[in-house]
Amino acid sequence: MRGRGRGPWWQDRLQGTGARITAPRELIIEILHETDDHVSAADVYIRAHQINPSIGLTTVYRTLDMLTQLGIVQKFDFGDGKARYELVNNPNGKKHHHHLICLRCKTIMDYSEFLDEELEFVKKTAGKLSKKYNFEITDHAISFYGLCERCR
Amino acid sequence: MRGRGRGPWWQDRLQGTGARITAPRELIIEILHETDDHVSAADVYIRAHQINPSIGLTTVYRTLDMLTQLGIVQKFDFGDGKARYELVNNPNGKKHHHHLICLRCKTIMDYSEFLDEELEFVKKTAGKLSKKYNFEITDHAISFYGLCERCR
DNA sequence: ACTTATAATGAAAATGGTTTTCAATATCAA
DNA sequence: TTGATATTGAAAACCATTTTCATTATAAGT
Ligand SMILES: [Mn+2]
Ligand SMILES: [Mn+2]
Ligand SMILES: [Zn+2]
Ligand SMILES: [Zn+2]
Repeated sequence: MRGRGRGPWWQDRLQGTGARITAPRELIIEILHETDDHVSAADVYIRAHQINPSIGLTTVYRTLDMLTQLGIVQKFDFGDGKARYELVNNPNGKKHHHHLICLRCKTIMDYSEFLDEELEFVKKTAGKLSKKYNFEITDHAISFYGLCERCR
Repeated sequence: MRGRGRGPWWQDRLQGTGARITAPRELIIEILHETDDHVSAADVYIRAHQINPSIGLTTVYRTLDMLTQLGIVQKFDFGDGKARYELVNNPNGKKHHHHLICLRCKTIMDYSEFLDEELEFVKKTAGKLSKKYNFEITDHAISFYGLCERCR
């Protein structure tokens, strides 16, 4: 059923690129799995460090980068000075969604309602844009900014 | 016709908040006017410095921040490690638009076609979201990612 | 015009997230 | 089991941005 893998879904993805399965990588992915908010590298480091104190912040950065490269993780900048990461589109992971960002307290909320309307709009617009600008569109992001319930 | 202003449009906006009209601020706004791409603080500083070498980078940052606060400038992060700025919605300035971002060469293109479809979609979605999450939506951003003509 | 309170400025130093370096270690194909 | 080499963690470097603080410029009031 699985290609060459003898482990979870993500191990195949790593090995496919020649990357090795290591304890730090396993732990970091596990941590990403367990959280469902938008964590910074430091967030991940703190949690990883509690479980395995030998892990270094550098490795967290490197692993998050690699996972971003592979498309397993998505990297965001919400304007608070540090990058934030989140697992995407995997078994257990979140599905395609967008963000509601509070300009005052910087809270980030996911929403995935109304994807049917979105799909229609995005497909139409992406099609026109890629034709007009000869641009190959592979992804998109939609964000709404404003004031959350507590800040308004 | 103009409120209290005896200068260009933006001077009224500044004075309205109690801010003073200064040479550095005039120059920085002029530079933003003259460019039509997405400049970093350092970009602005270099150009400003050529005209008036006494200007400091700190002032460029402070002025861009202030203009962002006032909504005269929009601040972006396209993932290359430095913030980028662009004049918005002013006489001479660009109108509302969105971005096409090349994941390989990091080129950023503006597009403002198809705003009618967008308006319809955004209005509908924003309405539903603000009701459902009790979130006051004041702005939005739509970005498409992929490969530009030269990189595909 | 002159005065004056204070907003704004620039240089330098500090900050803080991220990246680089490098010697030690762990992984995995053979 | 071995060995080539990918990966690791600590420390240092990097670099965009912010803070500090003494000096200067603005504009309101006279
Ligand atoms: Mn999210
Ligand atoms: Mn733009
Ligand atoms: Zn809020
Ligand atoms: Zn490109």
